[in-house]
Amino acid sequence: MELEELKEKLPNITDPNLLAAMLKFGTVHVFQQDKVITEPGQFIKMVPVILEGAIKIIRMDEEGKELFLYYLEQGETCALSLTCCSASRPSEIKAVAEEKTTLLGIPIQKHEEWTDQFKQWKEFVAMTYQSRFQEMLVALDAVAFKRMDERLMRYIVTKMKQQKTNELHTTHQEIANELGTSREVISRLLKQLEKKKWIELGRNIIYIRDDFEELISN
Amino acid sequence: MELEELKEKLPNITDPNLLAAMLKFGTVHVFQQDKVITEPGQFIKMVPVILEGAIKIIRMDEEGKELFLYYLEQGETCALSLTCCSASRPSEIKAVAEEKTTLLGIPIQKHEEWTDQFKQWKEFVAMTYQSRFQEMLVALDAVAFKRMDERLMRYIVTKMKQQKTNELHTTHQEIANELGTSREVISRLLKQLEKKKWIELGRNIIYIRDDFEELISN
DNA sequence: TTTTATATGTGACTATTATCACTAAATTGA
DNA sequence: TCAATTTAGTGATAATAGTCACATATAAAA
Repeated sequence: MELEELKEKLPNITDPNLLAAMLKFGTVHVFQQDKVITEPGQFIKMVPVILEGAIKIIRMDEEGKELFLYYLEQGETCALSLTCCSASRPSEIKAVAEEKTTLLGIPIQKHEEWTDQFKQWKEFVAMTYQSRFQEMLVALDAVAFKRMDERLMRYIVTKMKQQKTNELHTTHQEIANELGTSREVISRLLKQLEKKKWIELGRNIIYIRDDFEELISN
Repeated sequence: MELEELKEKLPNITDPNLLAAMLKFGTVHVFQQDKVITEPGQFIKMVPVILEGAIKIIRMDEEGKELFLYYLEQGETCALSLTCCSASRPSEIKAVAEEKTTLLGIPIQKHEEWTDQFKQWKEFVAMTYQSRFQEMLVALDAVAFKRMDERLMRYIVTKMKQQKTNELHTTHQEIANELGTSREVISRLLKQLEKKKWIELGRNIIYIRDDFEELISN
């Protein structure tokens, strides 16, 4: 990978020395869509910086029930990998490539060196902690305070924004998994949204009507 | 406050220069039991390091419904205050003194200086992020995957451990608030636990039988 | 002691979500 | 083209939690 290319992928990092170090010590990994990158129990050896694509971060319970937490997108990294790595503890979450994803794996040791060495890396890490905490709170609010219908609507909008489309190619089962509920519940709630003319349903697809996003963003 | 005293309160921090800096720039604050230290929307100017006592961290929704997240105990600090401060954003949570609590308020600016200057402060902050993330996940697991009866049992054990007692002086209403449910639900579930001979109920008090904790810790 | 306030117990009912059982539609692939 | 598979629709019922209403018990205050 070229310096120029990396610069372009990570507009917030401008320090040429840091970029050079990232190129030197980082390793590029490509994951195809739906590839499981990490699962609970697995040890993490790298801090992943997303160059292209997106990763969804999912929490699981003992029985395998899942809960979508948040997306990692271009230029972001995983706060949990930062903490798990440092403590050399296994992953607490499952990470899946939401689309074809390229990431730069930074050896954990370099991460620790760089926090002393590069102001921008320190800021990058601080910013990561901040935004991940924020998203953890959003996820927590959802399960703690919202009903499934609202959670579903927010899920749809989040996915829409992430994919920059108004057609979601997914199944009811998949949505149910990510919201930690059952397929029937999602089918029924989607049907309600369709009756309200906010979405249209097809097999493996949900069309989102224009007024839906506005409706949610209030 | 004396250097020796601070040293004793913070056994993990041994660097005399750091301790001296903390004494010089930190301000001691004392909060009586149940005193609200921070509420959502309020700006945080200090990173609080707990010297004595404990603080409970609570998430709230728009309607004022609450959810207990975790305790901050001696030698710990609040990850959210670290992130909120840096971003100069208002608090996302409510913090209440669980008992009479003494804390050292570190000016946010010093926190940022110290992460460069003192290895131990950097480690302290890293450790804080790690354990708070962990506790956020525990809180999330509870609301996402557990039923109220189990959440209640875990709540009792957590509180027991925190207060190092087998008698909890609290009301059903208070428990209900912290678990984000209603008093009736808690009263009924406590009654069930009493029927199982795991606890005994009195007015303003819950006696925990010896076998209860063992039962939970599995 | 009597009043008042607070805390608890509990039945009845509602709301929400989960589960089961089955049907039907759409897609795949042999 | 036609079975097999996957996906979606939906009624019935159960499980869990939330709400309302009111009785009762206990402690604090007057």
